[in-house]
Amino acid sequence: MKELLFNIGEFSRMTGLSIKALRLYHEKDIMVPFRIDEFTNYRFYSRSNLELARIITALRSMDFGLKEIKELLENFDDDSGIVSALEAQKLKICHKILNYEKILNSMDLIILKEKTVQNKKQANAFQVEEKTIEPMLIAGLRFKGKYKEAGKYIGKLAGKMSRNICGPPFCLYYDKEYKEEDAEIEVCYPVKEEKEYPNVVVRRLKGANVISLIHNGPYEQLSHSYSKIISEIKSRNGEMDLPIRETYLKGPGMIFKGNPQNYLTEIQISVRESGFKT
Amino acid sequence: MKELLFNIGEFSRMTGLSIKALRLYHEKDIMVPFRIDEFTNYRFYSRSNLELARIITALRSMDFGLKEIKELLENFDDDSGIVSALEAQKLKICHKILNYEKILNSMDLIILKEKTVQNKKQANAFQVEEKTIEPMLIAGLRFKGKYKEAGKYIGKLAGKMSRNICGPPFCLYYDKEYKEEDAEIEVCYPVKEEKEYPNVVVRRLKGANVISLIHNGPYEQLSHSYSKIISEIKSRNGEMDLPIRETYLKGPGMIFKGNPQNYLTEIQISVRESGFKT
DNA sequence: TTTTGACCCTGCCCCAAGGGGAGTGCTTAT
DNA sequence: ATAAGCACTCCCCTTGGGGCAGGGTCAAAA
Repeated sequence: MKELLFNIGEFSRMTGLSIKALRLYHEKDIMVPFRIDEFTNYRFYSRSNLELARIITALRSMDFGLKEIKELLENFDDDSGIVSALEAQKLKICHKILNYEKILNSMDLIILKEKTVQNKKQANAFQVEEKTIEPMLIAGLRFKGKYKEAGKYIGKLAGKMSRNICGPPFCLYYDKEYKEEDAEIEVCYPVKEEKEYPNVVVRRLKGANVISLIHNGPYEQLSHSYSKIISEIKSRNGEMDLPIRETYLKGPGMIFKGNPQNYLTEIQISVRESGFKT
Repeated sequence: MKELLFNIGEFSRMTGLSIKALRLYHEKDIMVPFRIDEFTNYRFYSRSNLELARIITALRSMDFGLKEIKELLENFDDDSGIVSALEAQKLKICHKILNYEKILNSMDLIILKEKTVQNKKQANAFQVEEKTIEPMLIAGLRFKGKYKEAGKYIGKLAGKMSRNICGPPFCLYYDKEYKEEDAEIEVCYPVKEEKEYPNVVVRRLKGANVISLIHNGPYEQLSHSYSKIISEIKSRNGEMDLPIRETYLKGPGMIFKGNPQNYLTEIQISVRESGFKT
């Protein structure tokens, strides 16, 4: 009989388990001290407790609950027996990881969106500007209806694309004139990869030479910016081309609706080179 | 003033939040119902509560705590403000994912080990057997000492290699005779990739033609199996070659020590073709 | 021998985010 | 009249301990 016993403080230091934890394990019958003094109730741990503590630590580090650990300890004394428990645990953890990765993706989406807004805001101080838009891969959802419905469709689209999205959403307007009803609208998201989605067309949108203006304020006041940009194009003798692009740099956020006074919308109108002077 | 109010049951169904959760949010001042009946204490929720509930749900889905959510709600009303909070949260989640991935790795290690043991056990029924070992990439740690010390070094090595390991550990014995002290021993793990580790040699171990026997039982009884295999080699007129390989198919597990009666150790002794008959 | 500081005991309350249930009150439909 | 259905408050439970209070114990120093 080995007489080498340790009191709870020593044992705690040896195993790295807190005194509280040791008492809890005792209370839950997971690790009962080798000897308990009947008068003082002091706990004394032995070498076999040390081995047991190692096992418990190992199982805890794999995120097993105390109840599960207790069962494992009661039923098995060999690694081969716990393989199925390990596989079940693996599954659980995989699910958790997947879930966390989904969270990361949606957070990235929001962060990306806000960062691009920041950049845009600094780069362009709400002036009419001429620029070239590179071609990009987009996912588009086309419908005929009112302008106000676009938001709804953007939400739908965002839900489907989620982790594939790589920029702010925009609309393409295929009508020459303002149409209260039955406007030809395509809501789009730039995407990273060319995947298939039901009811969504993923395609390459060609680049263009555009006149752009960032509108700051609620959507109801977009017409102000439209007149500004169109009169500018007229004054430069430019010829407008369809579709008109409206990029929602900052609208209602994914989380907060935000203040419409801070919404930013970039209007981009293609112009043909002919007769255009800077 | 919109008079459209919902009682807690309706609101719960509309938002997907449980009644318990709604009461909790009220208690914690995170979402206070639009109106509370002074006599019945019934809670009545409005449309703005609906919007708030959407925000809370979004934040909860990103694993924010209620306390954090409360602060965010008090301080911000726009996505741009919470970007830094999101980034902090991202960090936390990344840590969790990394941790879980570490857990998965160590679990895989154990599972892999037990599975290979199962296979070995079925394939070979503790008979002397001739076979060819393929060359493999190994990480080796060489030392001079007693046989019993090998376990310690294997533990060390396993700690360093961890996720790179792809099979059970083994020892290479470079001595012609049994040596109580100062034996030339190399403890090894087969590895997946050729990486650099301090004090460890990663190299390709060449294949060999060996006579093998799986020993079942504690290490102290290995000598029985050694005499069995060696007499077999003698009877076949084989000529032994160094180093001798001892693979610890099943020893003390990563978690449980297990029963030494169930330990499995494969002894492999290279033989030269000369004068060898089956 | 006594004291002192370190150590140990039990018991109680706390954390997060609710779940479950008991006991009670309020309408309303049958 | 009564039963169903919904609402309310209050209390206990979960995990894996942390922190503290009040009191008992141990071993070495004065």
